Amino acid sequence: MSKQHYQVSTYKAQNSVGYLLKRAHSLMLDALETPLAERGFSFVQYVILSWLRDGIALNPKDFCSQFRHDSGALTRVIDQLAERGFVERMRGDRDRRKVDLKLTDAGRAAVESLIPLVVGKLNLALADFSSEEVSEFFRLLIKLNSTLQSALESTQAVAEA
Amino acid sequence: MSKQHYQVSTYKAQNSVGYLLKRAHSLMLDALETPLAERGFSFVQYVILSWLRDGIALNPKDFCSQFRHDSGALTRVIDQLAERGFVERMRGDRDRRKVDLKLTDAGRAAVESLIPLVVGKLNLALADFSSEEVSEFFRLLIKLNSTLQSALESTQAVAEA
DNA sequence: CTAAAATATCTGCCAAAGCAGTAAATGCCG
DNA sequence: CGGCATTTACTGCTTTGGCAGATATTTTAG
Repeated sequence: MSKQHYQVSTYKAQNSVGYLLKRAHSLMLDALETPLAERGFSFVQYVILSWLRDGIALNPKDFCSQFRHDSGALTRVIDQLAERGFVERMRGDRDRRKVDLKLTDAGRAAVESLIPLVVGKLNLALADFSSEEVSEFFRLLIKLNSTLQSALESTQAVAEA
Repeated sequence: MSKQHYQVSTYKAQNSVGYLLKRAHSLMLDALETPLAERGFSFVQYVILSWLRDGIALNPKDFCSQFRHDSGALTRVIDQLAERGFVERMRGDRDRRKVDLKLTDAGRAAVESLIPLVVGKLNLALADFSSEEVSEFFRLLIKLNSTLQSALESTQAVAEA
Protein backbone atom coordinates (compact mmCIF):
# COMPACT_ATOMS: atom_id res chain seq x y z
CA MET A 1 0.00 0.00 0.00
CA SER A 2 1.54 3.25 -1.09
CA LYS A 3 1.48 6.41 0.94
CA GLN A 4 -1.50 8.75 0.43
CA HIS A 5 -0.05 12.22 0.67
CA TYR A 6 -3.24 14.02 -0.26
CA GLN A 7 -6.76 13.60 1.05
CA VAL A 8 -9.92 14.75 -0.66
CA SER A 9 -11.28 16.40 2.46
CA THR A 10 -8.25 18.60 3.06
CA TYR A 11 -6.96 19.16 -0.45
CA LYS A 12 -6.06 22.72 -1.41
CA ALA A 13 -4.63 23.64 -4.79
CA GLN A 14 -1.87 25.67 -3.11
CA ASN A 15 -0.28 22.46 -1.86
CA SER A 16 -0.41 20.55 -5.12
CA VAL A 17 2.80 19.24 -6.69
CA GLY A 18 1.08 19.92 -9.97
CA TYR A 19 0.77 23.57 -9.09
CA LEU A 20 4.44 23.82 -8.16
CA LEU A 21 5.58 21.97 -11.26
CA LYS A 22 3.42 24.04 -13.56
CA ARG A 23 4.77 27.19 -11.97
CA ALA A 24 8.40 26.09 -12.24
CA HIS A 25 7.90 25.13 -15.84
CA SER A 26 6.20 28.43 -16.63
CA LEU A 27 8.92 30.51 -15.01
CA MET A 28 11.53 28.57 -16.95
CA LEU A 29 9.73 29.29 -20.19
CA ASP A 30 9.41 32.96 -19.29
CA ALA A 31 13.15 33.15 -18.79
CA LEU A 32 13.96 31.42 -22.08
CA GLU A 33 11.38 32.36 -24.67
CA THR A 34 12.13 36.05 -24.95
CA PRO A 35 15.90 35.75 -25.49
CA LEU A 36 15.35 32.84 -27.87
CA ALA A 37 12.82 34.84 -29.85
CA GLU A 38 15.33 37.70 -30.12
CA ARG A 39 17.68 35.24 -31.80
CA GLY A 40 14.98 34.01 -34.14
CA PHE A 41 13.94 30.75 -32.51
CA SER A 42 10.84 29.56 -30.75
CA PHE A 43 11.27 27.37 -27.72
CA VAL A 44 10.03 24.31 -29.59
CA GLN A 45 12.45 24.95 -32.41
CA TYR A 46 15.33 25.21 -29.95
CA VAL A 47 14.34 22.00 -28.23
CA ILE A 48 14.22 20.08 -31.48
CA LEU A 49 17.67 21.28 -32.47
CA SER A 50 19.08 20.63 -29.03
CA TRP A 51 17.59 17.16 -28.73
CA LEU A 52 18.97 16.29 -32.12
CA ARG A 53 22.38 17.57 -31.06
CA ASP A 54 22.35 15.43 -27.92
CA GLY A 55 20.71 12.38 -29.41
CA ILE A 56 17.56 12.42 -27.28
CA ALA A 57 15.26 12.16 -30.27
CA LEU A 58 16.27 11.42 -33.82
CA ASN A 59 12.89 11.18 -35.52
CA PRO A 60 9.52 12.92 -35.19
CA LYS A 61 7.91 10.03 -33.35
CA ASP A 62 10.45 10.04 -30.53
CA PHE A 63 10.11 13.76 -30.18
CA CYS A 64 6.31 13.65 -30.03
CA SER A 65 6.15 11.04 -27.33
CA GLN A 66 8.92 12.51 -25.19
CA PHE A 67 7.98 16.15 -25.60
CA ARG A 68 4.24 15.50 -25.61
CA HIS A 69 3.85 17.42 -28.84
CA ASP A 70 1.22 16.85 -31.49
CA SER A 71 2.54 14.98 -34.48
CA GLY A 72 0.83 17.25 -36.98
CA ALA A 73 2.13 20.37 -35.28
CA LEU A 74 5.60 18.88 -35.19
CA THR A 75 5.60 18.23 -38.92
CA ARG A 76 5.10 21.94 -39.49
CA VAL A 77 7.81 22.99 -37.04
CA ILE A 78 10.23 20.67 -38.79
CA ASP A 79 9.13 22.20 -42.10
CA GLN A 80 10.19 25.59 -40.78
CA LEU A 81 13.57 24.31 -39.61
CA ALA A 82 14.13 22.49 -42.90
CA GLU A 83 13.24 25.59 -44.94
CA ARG A 84 15.78 27.59 -42.96
CA GLY A 85 18.36 24.89 -43.63
CA PHE A 86 18.90 23.74 -40.05
CA VAL A 87 17.72 20.15 -40.38
CA GLU A 88 17.43 17.59 -43.15
CA ARG A 89 14.83 14.88 -43.52
CA MET A 90 15.93 11.47 -44.74
CA ARG A 91 13.70 8.44 -45.04
CA GLY A 92 14.90 5.81 -42.65
CA ASP A 93 16.66 3.04 -44.58
CA ARG A 94 15.89 0.36 -42.04
CA ASP A 95 12.25 1.39 -41.58
CA ARG A 96 11.00 3.48 -44.46
CA ARG A 97 8.00 4.78 -42.50
CA LYS A 98 10.32 6.73 -40.27
CA VAL A 99 12.07 9.99 -41.03
CA ASP A 100 15.60 10.35 -39.77
CA LEU A 101 16.31 13.93 -38.84
CA LYS A 102 19.81 15.27 -39.16
CA LEU A 103 21.33 18.55 -38.10
CA THR A 104 23.01 20.41 -40.91
CA ASP A 105 26.23 22.31 -40.24
CA ALA A 106 24.17 25.48 -40.03
CA GLY A 107 21.79 23.79 -37.63
CA ARG A 108 24.63 22.63 -35.42
CA ALA A 109 26.16 26.08 -35.42
CA ALA A 110 22.78 27.62 -34.57
CA VAL A 111 22.15 25.36 -31.61
CA GLU A 112 25.71 25.72 -30.32
CA SER A 113 25.27 29.49 -30.34
CA LEU A 114 22.21 29.14 -28.15
CA ILE A 115 23.75 26.85 -25.54
CA PRO A 116 25.47 29.60 -23.52
CA LEU A 117 22.16 31.39 -23.17
CA VAL A 118 20.41 28.27 -21.95
CA VAL A 119 23.22 27.27 -19.61
CA GLY A 120 23.16 30.78 -18.16
CA LYS A 121 19.47 30.59 -17.43
CA LEU A 122 19.75 27.13 -15.89
CA ASN A 123 22.55 28.29 -13.63
CA LEU A 124 20.44 31.27 -12.69
CA ALA A 125 17.57 28.99 -11.75
CA LEU A 126 19.81 26.84 -9.56
CA ALA A 127 21.92 29.71 -8.23
CA ASP A 128 20.91 29.15 -4.62
CA PHE A 129 21.23 25.36 -4.76
CA SER A 130 24.15 23.43 -3.34
CA SER A 131 25.48 20.49 -5.33
CA GLU A 132 23.76 18.16 -2.90
CA GLU A 133 20.45 19.92 -3.36
CA VAL A 134 20.75 19.70 -7.13
CA SER A 135 21.47 15.97 -6.92
CA GLU A 136 18.53 15.40 -4.63
CA PHE A 137 16.24 17.54 -6.76
CA PHE A 138 17.20 15.56 -9.84
CA ARG A 139 16.73 12.26 -8.07
CA LEU A 140 13.23 13.24 -6.94
CA LEU A 141 12.25 14.58 -10.35
CA ILE A 142 13.43 11.41 -12.04
CA LYS A 143 11.59 9.30 -9.49
CA LEU A 144 8.39 11.25 -10.08
CA ASN A 145 8.77 10.96 -13.82
CA SER A 146 9.32 7.23 -13.84
CA THR A 147 6.39 6.66 -11.50
CA LEU A 148 4.10 8.70 -13.70
CA GLN A 149 5.46 7.10 -16.82
CA SER A 150 4.67 3.58 -15.68
CA ALA A 151 1.32 4.63 -14.24
CA LEU A 152 0.33 6.08 -17.59
CA GLU A 153 1.45 3.01 -19.48
CA SER A 154 -0.65 0.72 -17.31
CA THR A 155 -3.83 2.84 -17.51
CA GLN A 156 -3.30 3.01 -21.24
CA ALA A 157 -3.16 -0.76 -21.40
CA VAL A 158 -6.38 -0.94 -19.38
CA ALA A 159 -8.12 1.49 -21.71
CA GLU A 160 -7.22 -0.62 -24.72
CA ALA A 161 -8.53 -3.80 -23.14
CA MET B 1 29.40 34.13 -6.43
CA SER B 2 26.74 31.54 -6.90
CA LYS B 3 27.45 27.98 -7.89
CA GLN B 4 27.65 27.20 -11.63
CA HIS B 5 26.08 23.79 -11.96
CA TYR B 6 26.21 23.71 -15.73
CA GLN B 7 29.05 24.47 -18.10
CA VAL B 8 28.73 25.30 -21.77
CA SER B 9 31.40 22.83 -22.78
CA THR B 10 29.79 19.83 -21.13
CA TYR B 11 26.09 20.68 -21.32
CA LYS B 12 23.75 17.97 -22.53
CA ALA B 13 20.00 18.42 -22.72
CA GLN B 14 19.46 15.12 -20.87
CA ASN B 15 20.82 16.69 -17.70
CA SER B 16 18.83 19.88 -17.83
CA VAL B 17 16.46 20.74 -14.98
CA GLY B 18 14.31 22.28 -17.67
CA TYR B 19 14.07 18.95 -19.41
CA LEU B 20 13.08 17.16 -16.21
CA LEU B 21 10.55 19.82 -15.28
CA LYS B 22 8.98 19.89 -18.70
CA ARG B 23 8.71 16.14 -18.64
CA ALA B 24 7.16 16.04 -15.18
CA HIS B 25 4.69 18.69 -16.15
CA SER B 26 3.79 16.89 -19.37
CA LEU B 27 3.26 13.56 -17.64
CA MET B 28 1.05 15.27 -15.09
CA LEU B 29 -1.04 16.77 -17.85
CA ASP B 30 -1.27 13.43 -19.64
CA ALA B 31 -2.63 11.86 -16.47
CA LEU B 32 -5.22 14.58 -15.91
CA GLU B 33 -6.47 15.88 -19.24
CA THR B 34 -8.15 12.74 -20.50
CA PRO B 35 -10.26 12.05 -17.41
CA LEU B 36 -11.11 15.74 -17.11
CA ALA B 37 -12.19 15.84 -20.75
CA GLU B 38 -14.44 12.85 -20.14
CA ARG B 39 -16.19 14.90 -17.49
CA GLY B 40 -16.50 17.88 -19.79
CA PHE B 41 -13.68 20.11 -18.60
CA SER B 42 -10.41 21.26 -20.07
CA PHE B 43 -7.43 21.49 -17.78
CA VAL B 44 -7.49 25.28 -17.84
CA GLN B 45 -11.17 25.31 -16.95
CA TYR B 46 -10.54 23.00 -14.02
CA VAL B 47 -7.68 25.13 -12.75
CA ILE B 48 -9.75 28.29 -12.83
CA LEU B 49 -12.54 26.64 -10.87
CA SER B 50 -10.15 25.09 -8.40
CA TRP B 51 -8.17 28.29 -7.85
CA LEU B 52 -11.38 30.16 -7.24
CA ARG B 53 -12.45 27.51 -4.77
CA ASP B 54 -9.19 27.77 -2.86
CA GLY B 55 -8.78 31.52 -3.12
CA ILE B 56 -5.54 31.50 -5.12
CA ALA B 57 -6.89 33.87 -7.76
CA LEU B 58 -10.11 35.82 -7.57
CA ASN B 59 -9.87 37.90 -10.72
CA PRO B 60 -8.54 37.39 -14.26
CA LYS B 61 -5.39 39.41 -13.63
CA ASP B 62 -4.24 37.25 -10.73
CA PHE B 63 -4.87 34.17 -12.75
CA CYS B 64 -2.96 35.44 -15.77
CA SER B 65 0.15 36.33 -13.85
CA GLN B 66 0.22 33.20 -11.72
CA PHE B 67 -0.78 30.73 -14.39
CA ARG B 68 1.16 32.47 -17.16
CA HIS B 69 -1.93 32.56 -19.33
CA ASP B 70 -2.75 35.16 -21.94
CA SER B 71 -5.29 37.70 -20.79
CA GLY B 72 -7.24 37.57 -24.04
CA ALA B 73 -7.37 33.79 -24.02
CA LEU B 74 -8.48 33.82 -20.40
CA THR B 75 -11.39 36.12 -21.15
CA ARG B 76 -12.72 33.51 -23.54
CA VAL B 77 -12.29 30.62 -21.12
CA ILE B 78 -14.19 32.57 -18.50
CA ASP B 79 -16.87 33.23 -21.10
CA GLN B 80 -17.26 29.47 -21.51
CA LEU B 81 -17.50 28.87 -17.78
CA ALA B 82 -19.97 31.74 -17.37
CA GLU B 83 -22.16 30.44 -20.20
CA ARG B 84 -22.29 27.06 -18.53
CA GLY B 85 -23.25 28.74 -15.27
CA PHE B 86 -20.18 27.81 -13.24
CA VAL B 87 -18.84 31.30 -12.54
CA GLU B 88 -20.25 34.80 -12.34
CA ARG B 89 -18.55 38.03 -13.24
CA MET B 90 -19.08 41.04 -11.01
CA ARG B 91 -17.39 44.37 -11.44
CA GLY B 92 -15.19 45.03 -8.45
CA ASP B 93 -16.83 47.61 -6.22
CA ARG B 94 -13.57 48.86 -4.81
CA ASP B 95 -11.79 49.00 -8.19
CA ARG B 96 -14.22 49.05 -11.09
CA ARG B 97 -11.55 48.04 -13.61
CA LYS B 98 -11.35 44.63 -12.01
CA VAL B 99 -13.73 41.74 -12.39
CA ASP B 100 -14.44 39.72 -9.28
CA LEU B 101 -15.05 36.11 -10.21
CA LYS B 102 -17.35 34.04 -8.09
CA LEU B 103 -18.16 30.35 -8.14
CA THR B 104 -21.84 29.61 -8.47
CA ASP B 105 -23.34 26.71 -6.55
CA ALA B 106 -23.14 24.66 -9.73
CA GLY B 107 -19.52 25.69 -10.18
CA ARG B 108 -18.66 24.69 -6.65
CA ALA B 109 -20.39 21.36 -7.07
CA ALA B 110 -18.57 20.79 -10.34
CA VAL B 111 -15.14 21.45 -8.93
CA GLU B 112 -15.82 19.40 -5.81
CA SER B 113 -16.76 16.47 -8.00
CA LEU B 114 -13.39 16.71 -9.73
CA ILE B 115 -11.25 16.86 -6.59
CA PRO B 116 -11.18 13.10 -5.95
CA LEU B 117 -9.89 12.52 -9.45
CA VAL B 118 -7.12 15.07 -9.03
CA VAL B 119 -6.18 13.88 -5.55
CA GLY B 120 -6.01 10.35 -6.88
CA LYS B 121 -3.61 11.33 -9.63
CA LEU B 122 -1.42 13.35 -7.30
CA ASN B 123 -1.18 10.44 -4.90
CA LEU B 124 -0.32 8.21 -7.82
CA ALA B 125 2.48 10.56 -8.84
CA LEU B 126 3.94 10.57 -5.33
CA ALA B 127 3.20 6.94 -4.57
CA ASP B 128 6.85 6.00 -4.10
CA PHE B 129 7.74 9.08 -2.06
CA SER B 130 8.14 9.09 1.69
CA SER B 131 6.78 12.04 3.65
CA GLU B 132 10.30 13.35 4.03
CA GLU B 133 10.91 13.13 0.30
CA VAL B 134 7.70 15.02 -0.42
CA SER B 135 8.68 17.76 2.02
CA GLU B 136 12.13 18.06 0.51
CA PHE B 137 10.76 18.02 -3.02
CA PHE B 138 8.36 20.83 -2.16
CA ARG B 139 11.07 22.84 -0.49
CA LEU B 140 13.31 22.57 -3.53
CA LEU B 141 10.53 23.41 -5.96
CA ILE B 142 9.54 26.46 -3.95
CA LYS B 143 13.16 27.54 -3.75
CA LEU B 144 13.56 27.20 -7.51
CA ASN B 145 10.37 29.12 -8.10
CA SER B 146 11.26 32.03 -5.88
CA THR B 147 14.74 32.27 -7.39
CA LEU B 148 13.32 32.34 -10.89
CA GLN B 149 10.60 34.74 -9.86
CA SER B 150 13.01 37.33 -8.53
CA ALA B 151 15.42 36.82 -11.42
CA LEU B 152 12.64 37.53 -13.87
CA GLU B 153 11.50 40.62 -12.01
CA SER B 154 14.99 42.10 -12.01
CA THR B 155 15.63 41.47 -15.73
CA GLN B 156 12.23 42.94 -16.42
CA ALA B 157 13.19 46.07 -14.49
CA VAL B 158 16.41 46.28 -16.51
CA ALA B 159 14.51 45.96 -19.78
CA GLU B 160 12.25 48.85 -18.83
CA ALA B 161 15.16 51.12 -17.89
C1' DC C 1 -7.78 69.86 -9.97
C1' DT C 2 -6.13 68.32 -14.35
C1' DA C 3 -3.16 65.84 -17.63
C1' DA C 4 -0.56 61.91 -18.29
C1' DA C 5 0.71 57.32 -17.10
C1' DA C 6 -0.62 52.96 -15.48
C1' DT C 7 -3.86 49.08 -14.81
C1' DA C 8 -7.63 45.56 -15.90
C1' DT C 9 -10.38 43.65 -19.16
C1' DC C 10 -11.86 42.83 -23.58
C1' DT C 11 -11.77 42.40 -29.00
C1' DG C 12 -9.81 41.24 -33.46
C1' DC C 13 -6.31 39.12 -35.91
C1' DC C 14 -2.67 35.69 -36.67
C1' DA C 15 0.12 31.69 -35.41
C1' DA C 16 0.34 27.42 -33.23
C1' DA C 17 -1.57 23.28 -31.06
C1' DG C 18 -4.83 19.48 -31.06
C1' DC C 19 -7.87 16.24 -33.57
C1' DA C 20 -9.37 13.27 -37.23
C1' DG C 21 -8.55 11.17 -41.19
C1' DT C 22 -5.13 9.55 -45.15
C1' DA C 23 -1.33 7.09 -47.16
C1' DA C 24 2.70 4.34 -47.09
C1' DA C 25 5.36 0.91 -44.85
C1' DT C 26 5.85 -2.77 -41.59
C1' DG C 27 4.61 -6.64 -38.60
C1' DC C 28 1.60 -10.36 -37.42
C1' DC C 29 -1.06 -14.53 -37.87
C1' DG C 30 -3.47 -17.87 -40.06
C1' DC D 1 1.81 -16.22 -49.16
C1' DG D 2 -2.13 -12.96 -48.17
C1' DG D 3 -4.97 -10.26 -45.54
C1' DC D 4 -5.44 -7.31 -41.47
C1' DA D 5 -3.97 -4.59 -37.87
C1' DT D 6 -0.22 -1.30 -36.41
C1' DT D 7 3.00 2.24 -36.90
C1' DT D 8 4.87 6.66 -38.85
C1' DA D 9 4.40 10.81 -41.02
C1' DC D 10 1.64 14.03 -43.10
C1' DT D 11 -2.71 17.10 -44.40
C1' DG D 12 -7.13 19.69 -43.62
C1' DC D 13 -10.11 21.56 -40.08
C1' DT D 14 -11.14 23.36 -35.57
C1' DT D 15 -9.85 25.18 -31.20
C1' DT D 16 -6.83 27.59 -28.47
C1' DG D 17 -2.97 30.63 -27.35
C1' DG D 18 -0.42 34.91 -28.06
C1' DC D 19 -0.02 39.71 -29.57
C1' DA D 20 -1.53 44.39 -30.50
C1' DG D 21 -4.74 47.70 -29.95
C1' DA D 22 -9.17 49.75 -27.71
C1' DT D 23 -11.85 51.12 -23.68
C1' DA D 24 -12.77 52.22 -19.06
C1' DT D 25 -11.03 53.13 -14.60
C1' DT D 26 -7.56 54.39 -11.33
C1' DT D 27 -3.22 56.37 -9.86
C1' DT D 28 0.37 59.68 -10.15
C1' DA D 29 2.62 64.13 -11.09
C1' DG D 30 2.61 68.83 -11.45
